[in-house]
Amino acid sequence: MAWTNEDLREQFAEIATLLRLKGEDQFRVRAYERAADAIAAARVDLATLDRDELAALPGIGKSTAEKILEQRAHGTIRLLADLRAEIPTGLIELTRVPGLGPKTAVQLHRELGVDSVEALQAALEAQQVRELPGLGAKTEDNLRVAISRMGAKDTARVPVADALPVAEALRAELAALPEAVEVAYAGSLRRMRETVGDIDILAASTEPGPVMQAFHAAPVVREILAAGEKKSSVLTVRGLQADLRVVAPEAWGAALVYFTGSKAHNIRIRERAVRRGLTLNEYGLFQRDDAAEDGIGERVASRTEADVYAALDLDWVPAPMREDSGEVEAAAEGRLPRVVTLADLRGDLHGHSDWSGDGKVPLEDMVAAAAARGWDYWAVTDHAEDLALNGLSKAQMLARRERISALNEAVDITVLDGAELNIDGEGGLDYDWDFLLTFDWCVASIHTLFARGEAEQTQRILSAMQHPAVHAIGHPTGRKIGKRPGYDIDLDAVLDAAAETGTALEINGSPHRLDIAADVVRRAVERGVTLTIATDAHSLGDLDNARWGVLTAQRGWATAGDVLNCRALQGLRAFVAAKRERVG
DNA sequence: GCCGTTTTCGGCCCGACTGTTTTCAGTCG
Repeated sequence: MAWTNEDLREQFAEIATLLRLKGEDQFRVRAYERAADAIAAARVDLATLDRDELAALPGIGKSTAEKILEQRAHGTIRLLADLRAEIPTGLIELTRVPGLGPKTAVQLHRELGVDSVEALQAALEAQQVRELPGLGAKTEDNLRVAISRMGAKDTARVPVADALPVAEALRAELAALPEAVEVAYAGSLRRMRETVGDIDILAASTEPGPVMQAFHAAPVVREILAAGEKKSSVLTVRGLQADLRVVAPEAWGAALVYFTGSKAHNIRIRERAVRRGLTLNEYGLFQRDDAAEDGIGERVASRTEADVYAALDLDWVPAPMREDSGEVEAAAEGRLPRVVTLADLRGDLHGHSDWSGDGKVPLEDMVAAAAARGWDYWAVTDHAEDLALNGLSKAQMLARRERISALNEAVDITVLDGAELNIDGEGGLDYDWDFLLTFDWCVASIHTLFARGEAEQTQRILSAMQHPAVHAIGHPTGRKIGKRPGYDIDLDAVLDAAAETGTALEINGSPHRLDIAADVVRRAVERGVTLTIATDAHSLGDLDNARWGVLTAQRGWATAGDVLNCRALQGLRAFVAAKRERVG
């Protein structure tokens, strides 16, 4: 039976949910949740591990290892089957209503026979819910609103590209206040996850009141969901929830750690604190003091993130790496890789001018903007002839080449004469073989025939990589976050071929793409594949995509050494020459 | 159920907000 880590993760998560509904010991429930997280974080196929190897994974012990083997042998886990038979399936559905947790779901089922969202709606109409102990009329109202929102799909995660402008608007609004000492967005947005469930804004101030008020009054805010002295939740224009926390300036670092997460990372470092006789919360790292009423003693660290990590004998962990996928152990042992930063980039290797149909800005202006960023080189990779709408004919490319030569005499940055080639259905490319060799730099991408099967699709890319002028594969999986999945390709085969042929794989920094994704970056790094961080700029503002590309590279643990455009021009030219040697 | 720089037994991350309460449980992140 073919099954994946994801299948396993779902089954353990369901066990945890059902055990919680059953009223099982919370620590046992959490152990199953952590097992599910551990499975999600595993970067090996668990089907290939034996009992001891499974039990050696953090968060997975003897019992969970047995259940994984059980699943492998029989396709099911007995415990899960028993729980499914015992707990009404409707209860899980009920707990998906925001504000309705396991305790209330069980109570509703036991007292009123409610076993579905529909049944709950009927009970709300009949005003039966307010008769139960601990529940009232206000709770009925809240549940009604929550259910109507579920129907409107307001609660779905949104692509990071859609959340970023809202977060930036809120951040700017608050940062302009004289009362705000620091303002930043944290959470999954700061970690550069591909989709976000909400926006977390953090502010440091000695006067939270005006900051809260400004948050509630921000133009992007539609509705206030909860409002306290230190914490508020609002609904913004996109149906996206935003939370603001205001802390004292001296707590900034601890608060930033806390609100950046991930939850699993936070739990990891808090446990580390506990083992050292410390306690960590959003206000700081404190000594434990059993004599004190709240058990909290002297403050050890809190001003900056680095202070907090250092006090736990950890190297500071870049936010995108905080997913409990080995970074805490690495930080403890001083072997956290020094991941690539924006300052390491020496140039950009994928961008368009208005020579191609979809570029919006003249070549000269794009070059000036690239130079203004301090880059040493910028490759203009206008579309080639096969892309009928946007592409340049050979004659047009030659004309552009003259422009580039003249420009290179005049400007303080090296403009690379490049092209974005189109990989056709059979893996063929634009122009003729020899003409391709006259470019400084070529990136080859798939733009059509997304529906082909995995074998064919993979072969298209592998064929393109065989050409000595194909230096990188652009947006290698073709996905658009929240809009379409990537085409079917055998990523292992593509990674192996990239390493073998000396072809780079692009990390496309467009927040709509982030392609290759961070988990693929990490696999690429482990195999020694060379990467590029590319903006795919079609306008001046798109040059900022470098930032999202860098954060995605950080999520994949890539160092400057893994990234081709962190090399000086000479190193880039050597890579191009080596490709020609290797497959030419 | 997991795990160990106090521990192989006895702990297990921590706090804000809401709604229902007269001090707290449930939910969320």
